[in-house]
Amino acid sequence: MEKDDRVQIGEVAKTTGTSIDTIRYYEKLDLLEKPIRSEGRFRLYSREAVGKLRFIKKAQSLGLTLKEVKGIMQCSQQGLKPCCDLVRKLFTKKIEEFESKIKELQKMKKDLETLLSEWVSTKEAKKRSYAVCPQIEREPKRKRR
Amino acid sequence: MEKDDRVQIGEVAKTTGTSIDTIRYYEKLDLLEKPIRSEGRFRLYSREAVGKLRFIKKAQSLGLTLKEVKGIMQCSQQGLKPCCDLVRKLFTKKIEEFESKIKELQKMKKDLETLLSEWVSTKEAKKRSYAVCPQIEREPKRKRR
DNA sequence: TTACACCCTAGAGTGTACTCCAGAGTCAAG
DNA sequence: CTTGACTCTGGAGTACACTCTAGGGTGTAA
Repeated sequence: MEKDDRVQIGEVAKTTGTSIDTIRYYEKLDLLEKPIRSEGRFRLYSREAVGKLRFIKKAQSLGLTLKEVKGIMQCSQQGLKPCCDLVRKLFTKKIEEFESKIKELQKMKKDLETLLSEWVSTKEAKKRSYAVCPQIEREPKRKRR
Repeated sequence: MEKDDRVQIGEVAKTTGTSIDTIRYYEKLDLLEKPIRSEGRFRLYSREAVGKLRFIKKAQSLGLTLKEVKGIMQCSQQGLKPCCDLVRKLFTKKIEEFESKIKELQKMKKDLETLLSEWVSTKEAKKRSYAVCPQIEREPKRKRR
């Protein structure tokens, strides 16, 4: 929190593996608060800001959107409890999504492997190339005009 | 494969839950081959085309990009074996990605829950709001000018 | 024949998340 | 005092995957 702890944007970029442009972009989106400036209008970041940036990157790598991250950060100002509830809700949702995706992927992989071994032995290909895809029926999304 | 099997784009849209615009968009990207047309230049789709569209949607829902899907489809023309190899490679990659994401998510969820219970009992909040985020160090991505 | 649902094209617009650029200022070393 | 690395702003460009619009044609039932 001291003045001397503060670092320029290039330094932040280097230590976090984020580009300078991205950092400024996050500032524009109000994901990172405007840092104090040097005499010459250079941005000077606190250690905390660097932590926040790391948090954003982490959350993002786990599949959260910047919008969701912003929600979490705003919520964290309302206190920890609501924030944790939100994060847990989001994460639980993501985990469920991922788990069902994994299940589907694994099923398709198995199907594919079965298919492949069948074909290798029978050599009657082509016709069933898209049989991999289970036929799902869904409701239409959209009415036109 | 008969003429009478063929359906208009609206029908395809309805039965697959895809918008008409999206179907035309896929055609533009060469994901769906150009269907034959009626006298009045209306697109007429075969059952096979509908199957391909379903395949695209399925693959997409599993996290493949349209580019990857296109790759698979092109590859399928080279024969089944290379196609299956490609699909398996892609899927294996995705599965790995998802699995590591799930692990991270679950870890973060657990951390959060621990954190939350600590806080609920101690009430000393704020200061550690971003402690959830493990500190990772990475190489910089970019050199400027 | 006219109403209405359906279809056509080309091209513009949207949202997300950056990424790049021009032109100019800052600052420490030589 | 100049050089070179670093930073600034505003705005344009990119990639992905759609989504919408305008202006017009098609096809069938009343």
